[in-house]
Amino acid sequence: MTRQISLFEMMPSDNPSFSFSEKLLHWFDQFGRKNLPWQHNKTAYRVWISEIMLQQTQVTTVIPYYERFMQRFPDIESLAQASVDEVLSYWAGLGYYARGRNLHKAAVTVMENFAGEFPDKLEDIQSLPGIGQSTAGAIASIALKQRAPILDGNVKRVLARFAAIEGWTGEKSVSNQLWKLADELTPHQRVDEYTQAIMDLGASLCSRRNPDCGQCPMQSACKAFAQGRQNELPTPKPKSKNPVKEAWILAIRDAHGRLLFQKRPPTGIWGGLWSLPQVERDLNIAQLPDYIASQLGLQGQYKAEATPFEHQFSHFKLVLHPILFECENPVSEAVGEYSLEGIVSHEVQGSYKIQEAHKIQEGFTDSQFYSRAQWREIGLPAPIKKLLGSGSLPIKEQIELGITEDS
DNA sequence: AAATCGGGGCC
DNA sequence: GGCCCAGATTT
Repeated sequence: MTRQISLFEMMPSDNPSFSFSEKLLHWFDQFGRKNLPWQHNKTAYRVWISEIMLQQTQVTTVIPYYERFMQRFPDIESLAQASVDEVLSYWAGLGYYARGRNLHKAAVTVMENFAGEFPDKLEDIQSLPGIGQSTAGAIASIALKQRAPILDGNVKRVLARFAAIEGWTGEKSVSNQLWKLADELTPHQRVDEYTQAIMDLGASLCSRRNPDCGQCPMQSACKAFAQGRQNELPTPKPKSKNPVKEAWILAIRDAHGRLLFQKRPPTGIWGGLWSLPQVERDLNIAQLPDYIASQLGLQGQYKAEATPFEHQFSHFKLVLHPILFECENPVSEAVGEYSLEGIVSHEVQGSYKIQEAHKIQEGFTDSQFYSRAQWREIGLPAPIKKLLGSGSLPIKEQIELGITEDS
């Protein structure tokens, strides 16, 4: 036995005659946070500082910083008169120090251009360093109770879902739609609480992943929810089709003209194959000899650099910059039939072994000098084979790479 | 390892 | 005005 529930009896969240802001504010009345330090005595100055701090840090982290900052700099004038260094010392630990610097700069600007009064026109607020459209909207609405929209990351997510707006929010057209919607939904009444509420909703229930739609006051009006697409919206940033990774690829030649090969870790790129030593490109070329010494235990001398070549993987492009090094023969000694852990051993003329005092890099499973005849027999990745095997590689500086004959 | 974020800066 | 970055956290 069911009976029709009248609109009058329905919760605002389910009642289609309630607007977006009414539903949101009703939720905020029950669940919103109203006792954070910057929610008392809401002046433009206090809200401004809190908004800048909150741009980069979570509420719980911000609170103690905010309180210390406010004790030392209770108003714009004290902030403007302090040195940048002192302001930064109160910012230390929050990160993004450019924003701390902007804070000070803006305070000075307010003293000079606005007679020490924080501006109350949206465009003036937005003209201050470190304050863009969204932060200006937050200050104007929360502190000055002016009807002004905001569009921070949380609000973008709420609105993209609510209206099922397609496309990455970083695209201008999408951002324009969101700003327009943000503006349309912003109420004339209780705009301060509304701004707080929509940010809170995005920060809590309407989270990036697995939003808690069951508790959400907008559920009945949310387009993404109706379509079951709350996990797909907002559309993620299109991942750059071909991330490029660059690395040095080292041809380390010993006195016999052999090259150093390493057996790569079993997983990952070229898993388990022999290849030339590869070094991340964030080391500069001058650091390579030290790197070779510490990682491989070899004294290498730079000889030449070859033209970089590319290899396309399914998910990224690898650009390898070949460098030719020459090294002394590693110190060798006869050790009978035993080898020691971490030290490469290999047979020489069948009867005894020598240790070569070069090391195996972390993660790699073996490391050997091979002559051309030898490396032709082992499993090399095709691009490496191509690099070594043909004389066709365009070589800078006139020195051929690893194209020495057997020795 | 990659996505994210709001504003700045550069052309 | 459009594009990309700096600088840090989150996932």
